Amino acid sequence: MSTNTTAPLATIASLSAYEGQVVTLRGWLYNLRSSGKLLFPTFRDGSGTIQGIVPKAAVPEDVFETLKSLTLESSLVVTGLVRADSRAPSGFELDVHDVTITQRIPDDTPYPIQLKEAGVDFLMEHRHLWIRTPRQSAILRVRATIMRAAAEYFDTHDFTRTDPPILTPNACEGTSELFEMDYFGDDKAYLTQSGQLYIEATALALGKVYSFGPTFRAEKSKTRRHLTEFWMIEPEVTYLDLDGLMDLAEGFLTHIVTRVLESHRNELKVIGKDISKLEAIIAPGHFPRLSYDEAHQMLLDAHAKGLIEHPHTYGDDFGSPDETYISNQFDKPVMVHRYPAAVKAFYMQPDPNDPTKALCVDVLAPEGYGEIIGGSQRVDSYDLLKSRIEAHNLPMDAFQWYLDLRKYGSVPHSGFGMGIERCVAWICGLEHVRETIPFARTLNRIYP
RNA sequence: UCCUGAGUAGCUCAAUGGCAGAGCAUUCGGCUGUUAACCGAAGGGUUGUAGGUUCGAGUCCUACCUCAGGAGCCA
Repeated sequence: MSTNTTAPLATIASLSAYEGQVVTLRGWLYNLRSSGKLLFPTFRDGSGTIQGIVPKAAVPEDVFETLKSLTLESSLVVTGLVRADSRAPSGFELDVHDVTITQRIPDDTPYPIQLKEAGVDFLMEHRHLWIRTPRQSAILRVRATIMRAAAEYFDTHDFTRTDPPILTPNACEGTSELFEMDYFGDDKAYLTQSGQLYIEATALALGKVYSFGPTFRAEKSKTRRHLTEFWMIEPEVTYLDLDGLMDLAEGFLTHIVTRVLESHRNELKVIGKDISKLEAIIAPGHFPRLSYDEAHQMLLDAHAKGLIEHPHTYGDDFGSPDETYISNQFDKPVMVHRYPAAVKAFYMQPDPNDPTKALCVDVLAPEGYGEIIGGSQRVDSYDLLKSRIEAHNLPMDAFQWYLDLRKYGSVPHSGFGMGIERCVAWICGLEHVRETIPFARTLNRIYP
C-alpha cells in the first residue's frame, strides 16, 4: 500500500465534480459488506458517505486483505476512481485502487455505536461518537447555518454585537433558579440566565445591538424542550415599539429559514424534515399576530368543541398544550402579544391602552414546538421601574445601574431573545433539543 | 418538586413463579452487486443495588439507585 500522491484530494460531498477521475479521500470506514471476492466498504469523511467497490482481482492482494478485515470507524486514506452508478444512493461509487490505514481499531475493542437502533441513554453516554452518524452530523450543520444566519441578519441590519458577561452578580428577572458559584470568598456569582439587562445598556450607547452566547438555567425542568445550558441570541433596539419588534422578529425568522432552505435540503432530507413546512414559512404573507385576549378566546372555543382538555383561565399564562393548540392553527409562526402584566417580567412596559397588559410578544413555532422567541418593550420610566423592582422584592442596590439607564436619557426600547436549540429543533423537526447541540447539558447529564 | 414508565449479553429486546434466549456487534467459515446485505458456526450473563416472601424469583413485596417522558417554569 502506498498513498497515491498524484490523485487530487476531494471530499465526498464534492465528488460529482470528479466523475471519471482518480481522487484521494481521507476519512473513516463507515460500514463494510462483502460478497466473496467483492468488498463494499462505505466511507465517510465528515461531508458525506460513499460506497467503494473492491473486486479481489482488480486490486493488490494486501489492499483487499486489509479492507476485508478492517474494523468499522477505523480511519484511513483511500484512493480510487469516481464512477457514476445508478444503483448508488448518491449516484456515485468509488472503484478503490489503494488504501492506507491511519488507525485500525483493534478487534477486541470494537466501535460501540452500531448502525442499528440504540437507546437514548446509551447514545447520550456516547455523544462524542454519536455525532459521527449522518443524521447527527446533518443536524449540527443546520445548527451552524442557523447560528450564522441569525448573526448575519443583525450584522447586515446595522446592529452592533455587544456580548454581555456570563458571570453576573444577580438574577436578571429575579425568578429563575440560577447556577451559583463562589466569587473570591465574600461574593456570590451566578451564571447568566439572560444578557438582556446588559444589552439594554449597550443599546442606549450604540442604538441597535445584539448579543449571542450561552445562557444557563438551573431549574429542574425535564422535558424535550429544556437544556440547562443553551445559546440565546438577543437583539435590543432603541426607539423601537412592540409593533416594530414583531416586524423585526418576523424578518429575522424568515431570513433564517431562507438560508437553511438555500443550503441544507440534503441535510433536511437525511433528518427527515418535511421541507414543505419550511417553504410555508417563507411563502408570501405575514406571520399571524394574535392578542392574548384573542388567543384566550380561541382556547375557550377549542375547549367547547372538545379539542383541548382544560379550559384556559383568563389571566393565566398559556400552558404547553395551549401553545401547541394555538400554533397548530397556523402554517407560520404565530405572535401572541399583550399578555397580562401579572404573569410577565417586571421590566415590561405596560400597554397605555390597558395598563393590566404588558407590551410583550411570544413567538410560537409551528407544529407544537412552543415558544422560540420571547420579547417586549421595556419600562422606560424611572419611577415605574423602581416600584416594579420593589414590588418583586428584588435587591435594589443590584439594580442601581439598571435604574441609571432610566435616569440618564431614557428612551423607549424593545428587544427579544431566541433560544437557538428550540429554533433548531423546530426547523429540523426533532423530538428533543438534546440533539440540537453538540454536547447537551440536561438535568441528569453532564457527561461527556 | 410532583406524576407515570423502564432497568436482563457490548447494543436492541424476549422469557405463565420452574433449565438464561434471539437479532445485531465481535471472531472463524461461505458467497462477484451488496445497500442497517445474506447463509453457517463460536465465544459472550452477579437479570440496576440491598433486603424479604417461596421448595424454587428475571418474574411477587419493600426500600434505594439510575435513566426516560410529562406537569410546573421557561427560550
